[in-house]
Formats: sequence, structure tokens, C-alpha cells
Amino acid sequence: MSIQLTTAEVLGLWHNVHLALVHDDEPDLSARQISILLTVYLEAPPHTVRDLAARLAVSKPVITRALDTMGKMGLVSRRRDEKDRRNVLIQRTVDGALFVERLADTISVRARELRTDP
Amino acid sequence: MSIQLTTAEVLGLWHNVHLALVHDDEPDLSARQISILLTVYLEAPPHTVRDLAARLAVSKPVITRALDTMGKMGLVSRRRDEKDRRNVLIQRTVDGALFVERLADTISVRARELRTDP
DNA sequence: GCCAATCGTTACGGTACCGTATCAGATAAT
DNA sequence: ATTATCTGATACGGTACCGTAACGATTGGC
Repeated sequence: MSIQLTTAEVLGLWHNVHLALVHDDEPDLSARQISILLTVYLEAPPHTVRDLAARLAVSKPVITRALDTMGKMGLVSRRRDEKDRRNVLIQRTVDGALFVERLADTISVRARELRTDP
Repeated sequence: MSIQLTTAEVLGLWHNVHLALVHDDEPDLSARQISILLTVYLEAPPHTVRDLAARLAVSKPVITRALDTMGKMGLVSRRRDEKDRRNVLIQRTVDGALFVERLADTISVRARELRTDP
């Protein structure tokens, strides 16, 4: 079974959620940062810079910079791979998990409001 | 009736759509830019800089800059209000409408794929 | 007419991101 | 052991955005 939504519904959802994200005091992550964050939190580890760059089809410096920023925010952390010390393993954090949870809440709330509060 | 989605579903949707947006060659709009664009295209005109700033709870220069960028991209246009020449009316464009349409398509496709292609 | 209020824009210094090229470190190949 | 390959990080010049403050233009109040 799949999720069927009309054009008006998906755009309304996108609109409402983005308004909510801009409205609150959380930092606005870019589309690339969101993609990286959710890849790390939703897909199975291990996650390396190289893998993430391939997954998003962007260059490695893009990943490094995004990890720098999100690392400062406490949303992810990095650790050297002891088996192959060239690799860096990207790991989840408690704060990152809470951030993703809040994002899910925001989306869910706006999805519920779609038809009841047009 | 409202739209009920599980946490896994909303996060999967957000993840997949953002991956698709990063993947294609379209420019990545910020959350603020998306909010402005969809407000202009989904809500009833007229739209002024002041109104958009209030709607997003941001300062007016934020709106001016976003309109500069999206104007260069051809997604919106500006026109002086002849009734009150202090106002600027933000208007839709053909390219902007197509952009919004493609965005809706992308979201719809990923929503349909949610359970069939996990 | 004149002054205050409102509109959108611009100026300023600072930060973050971009793409490309290059880098040092670790591993693999010979 | 030496070279080649792979990793992630860094350097570089350029662009865009940030928040705050000031600005010219236009309108309304008196």
C-alpha cells in the first residue's frame, strides 16, 4: 500500500511545515544538511564521508563542511575508523536524535492539520 | 478528515524528497525561500514585502534578499503598487508555477514510493 | 505646507557555503 | 621499500545570506 496525496495536499504540507520550521527558533538546515542528517539517522551504519558524498551525488568537501556545521550544533559526531584509519565514521548523538524527533513531530502535526485547518 | 502518518513515514518522506531535491540540478532553495515561494503561489494575493515578513516572522531585508534571488531565478516578479506607491506587489511567474508544479510532483512520487520501495 | 509614519531598499561587517584544486595520512600493490 | 591509490580535510577566491541600522520615497495627519 502507498500514500496517495493530491497536489494541493502535498504543497500545503510542504508550505505549512516550512513555515513552522522558519517560525521556530531552531536553526534552518539546508536541503543538503537535512539529507545528510536523515541519511545518518534513518539508514544503517556505518556512514563515511565518501559514502555520504556518493549518496547525495555531491563532492566530499560538501560533506566535510556540513559535518563541521552540524557537529558544532551537536547533531552528529565523527570518529576515526580504527580498522581503516583513512575512514571517518559519522555517528548519531542524543541531541541529533531529539532534533530528528522534533522534526517528525512538526511534520506529523502539519499533516494532521491539512484538511481540518485549511 | 486528516492525514495520519507514522513517524517512520514522515521522516522517510522528508528524507526521500530532500535526497531527490539535492540530486537534481535545480537550485536548492532555503527554508525561507520555499516558505516565501509557496506563500505567494498558494495564498491569495496581494502579497507585499511587509506581509511576507510578518507571515514568516522575519525582518524585511530577509524578504527583499530572497525576492532578489528568486527574481533572478525567474520564480517571482515584483511590481510597484500604483494605488500606494510605497508598496511592492509580489507576483507569480510562469517559470515559478512550473517550479512549484515540479516540486509537487517530486513530493507526490516519493509519497507513493514510501511503502512500496522501502 | 509640514512633520510624522510607513513602505521597501541599501549599507555594513560578519559568517557560511559554493566548486575546484591540493593536501597529508593510511593502506595496498609491486 | 617504494610507489600508487584511497581517505578525509584544507586552501582559495567568489557568492549569498545573516542581523542591525540607516536610507530615500511615498503617504497621511494636522
